[in-house]
Amino acid sequence: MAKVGLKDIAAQTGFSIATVSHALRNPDRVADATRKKVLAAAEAAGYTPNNLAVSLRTARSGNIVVIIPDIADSHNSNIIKAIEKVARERGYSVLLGDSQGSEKREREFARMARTRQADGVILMSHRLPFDRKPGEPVSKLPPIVNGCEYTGHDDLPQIGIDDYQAGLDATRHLLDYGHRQIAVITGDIETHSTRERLRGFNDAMTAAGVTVNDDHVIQLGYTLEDGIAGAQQLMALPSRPSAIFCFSDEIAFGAMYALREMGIDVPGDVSIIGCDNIPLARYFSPPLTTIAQPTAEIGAACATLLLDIIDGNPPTEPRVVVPHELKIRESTRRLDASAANR
Amino acid sequence: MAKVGLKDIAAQTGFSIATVSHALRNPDRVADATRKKVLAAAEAAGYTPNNLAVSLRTARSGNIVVIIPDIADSHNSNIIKAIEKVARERGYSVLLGDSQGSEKREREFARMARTRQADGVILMSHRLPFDRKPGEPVSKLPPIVNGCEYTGHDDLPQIGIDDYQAGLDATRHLLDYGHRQIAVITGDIETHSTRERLRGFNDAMTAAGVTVNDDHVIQLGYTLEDGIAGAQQLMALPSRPSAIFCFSDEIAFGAMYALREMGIDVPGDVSIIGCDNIPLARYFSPPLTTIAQPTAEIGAACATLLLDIIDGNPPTEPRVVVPHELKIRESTRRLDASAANR
DNA sequence: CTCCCGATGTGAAACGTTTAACATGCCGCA
DNA sequence: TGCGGCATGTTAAACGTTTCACATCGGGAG
Repeated sequence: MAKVGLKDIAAQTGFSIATVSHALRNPDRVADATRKKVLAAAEAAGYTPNNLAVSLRTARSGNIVVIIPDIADSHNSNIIKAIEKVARERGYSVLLGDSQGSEKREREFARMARTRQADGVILMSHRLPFDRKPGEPVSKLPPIVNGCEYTGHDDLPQIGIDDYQAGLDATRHLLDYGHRQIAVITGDIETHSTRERLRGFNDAMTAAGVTVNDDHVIQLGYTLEDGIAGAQQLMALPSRPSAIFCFSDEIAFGAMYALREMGIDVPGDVSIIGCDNIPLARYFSPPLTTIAQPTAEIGAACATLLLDIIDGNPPTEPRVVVPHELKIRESTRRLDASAANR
Repeated sequence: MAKVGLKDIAAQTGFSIATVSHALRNPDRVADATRKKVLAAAEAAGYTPNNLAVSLRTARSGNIVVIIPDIADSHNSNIIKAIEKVARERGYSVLLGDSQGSEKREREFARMARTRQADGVILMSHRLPFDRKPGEPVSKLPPIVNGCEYTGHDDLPQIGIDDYQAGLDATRHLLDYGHRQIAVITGDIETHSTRERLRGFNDAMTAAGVTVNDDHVIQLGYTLEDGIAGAQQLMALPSRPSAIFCFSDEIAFGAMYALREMGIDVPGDVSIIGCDNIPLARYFSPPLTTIAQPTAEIGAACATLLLDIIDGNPPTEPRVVVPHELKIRESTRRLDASAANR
């Protein structure tokens, strides 16, 4: 299979390159008979356009790159899946960038937009992956949307849940269930989402008239291992919490594992609530109470927004808030008198 | 930030385009002073090469596409992560193709190799995503390697564990533990890996002198939901198995969930063994006994092999077998007399 | 019979690089 | 003095398309 180009099929049919190109791309521009002949020849020769050349000429690559901290996290991969679906429907492919949280790698991936290998960027991180001169308008940047996080640039389109409200809701659920000694294991405190959830937590607590114990807020990362470490730390405390609000389901899984290892029952002794509602959450043992994030909606919105920007239709409203939902399952339990006195 | 090209920085420095190109790419080709000037100008102007043009000229896109049935499966996403790492080290980016098991989409992704948007394909599926004329040598196909699966084309490079041996090992473990009523919930029976594992299962059973109950082999898919359905089916049987060999950890999680819902204890009443050893396996409740697949090694081998092929160094030995390992945890238990009589 | 217009086809520039081939000037060596 | 050769720089072709501007032709309107 030697590479066959427009030139070859032009030679075969006797038409010019221009005509062949028109026949293929712009059917009305050419007589019916011509088009048929060209199509037939192209088919027979197994012609496939060289998309690089097309992209070079048209200044459109047909790729978007999504920069995500960890693709192995199923919350993230579900978002990617949704992005991929929308992108594909609109004729784009997605270039995957797993940055492992490294800013350097985020920037490497973002360069693809500069080098025209990609037409835009979906960023699932809290920092802009390129330098922006103060006052530089967003229109000068490569097309970009910011998913689930916040970079501090208000004019960038963003998609995500209302993290403050999510923090509020999760905490209220625990308060409703009678808990007062409530701990949190946060995600990366650098991120806006974490800070907002934490703010929600604090506000809910003070609104309920309970002061939060400083030892009860553990700032680690979003991983399962962080959940283990956090739970261990918490349970070593003189004043053990009766409930833990974990800022991701992974953290919650880790915490539940650690508690189980310590012989502490969930939810008998300690209630656990997570965040994300990854697919496994409802099948865990015990099924995890959590704040559900609509990953499909988030991914679809990210992709739609970005492609609209690329197409020259910037959104009127940069911030899209998608709804979250408290899923009450079995990892949280109403605190009864006996447990309260532990 | 208007796009600045070689031309612009040539104009600025007074050198020709060719010299600028050389200064950037081929430092020895040019006087020291010249290079410094060019570099400085490029830096100042914020020059970034247009990789499309580079690719077009050099006939090398710097992308590889990986076609995978489901990126949200953490076994898969860990492999992707490893691929991505190696690819990046060697100057390639990975284009992600989540095919959702659809052959049509597999083919769409594979076309990228034909249209020169990608230099090669890593295929995690059991069918070739393009037509191959009988007798057509593998060298005529786009560079491709086949991970974890088998397409029926012996000359394609393949990477994976020895699935037959894995089936054997898992089954023997159960037999060792005294189980005789052993069931399996397979993955997609269309796939070579599933068939090989099943063959291993059957051989281990007959070698131990136990005949397998036909009702005990349930053929479904690789997902958690399939595990639920399979377990329900199995437990409705008059002759309940005392152990289930699940062909993926997801299946195992589903099965454990279903059993728990039915009030059946794992491993007290039924032992469960999975396959893959996804990160969560050891943290599940109970921690899952499983066959570990070295995802990092698989991914790295896939990427290395493919890039070698692209670089013109086809492997001498097309099949790479990576080692699997039985991880004994708490979801399997030795069958004692009382349980045997259930 | 002219003129104009629409339908159809073509030539050539352009996209931004890389690179083969050639030009220039200088140095050292015989 | 003359010449080969090295160091440095340049010209221009090529990669495979798209697309603007123009050429040609035939036919209908006047």
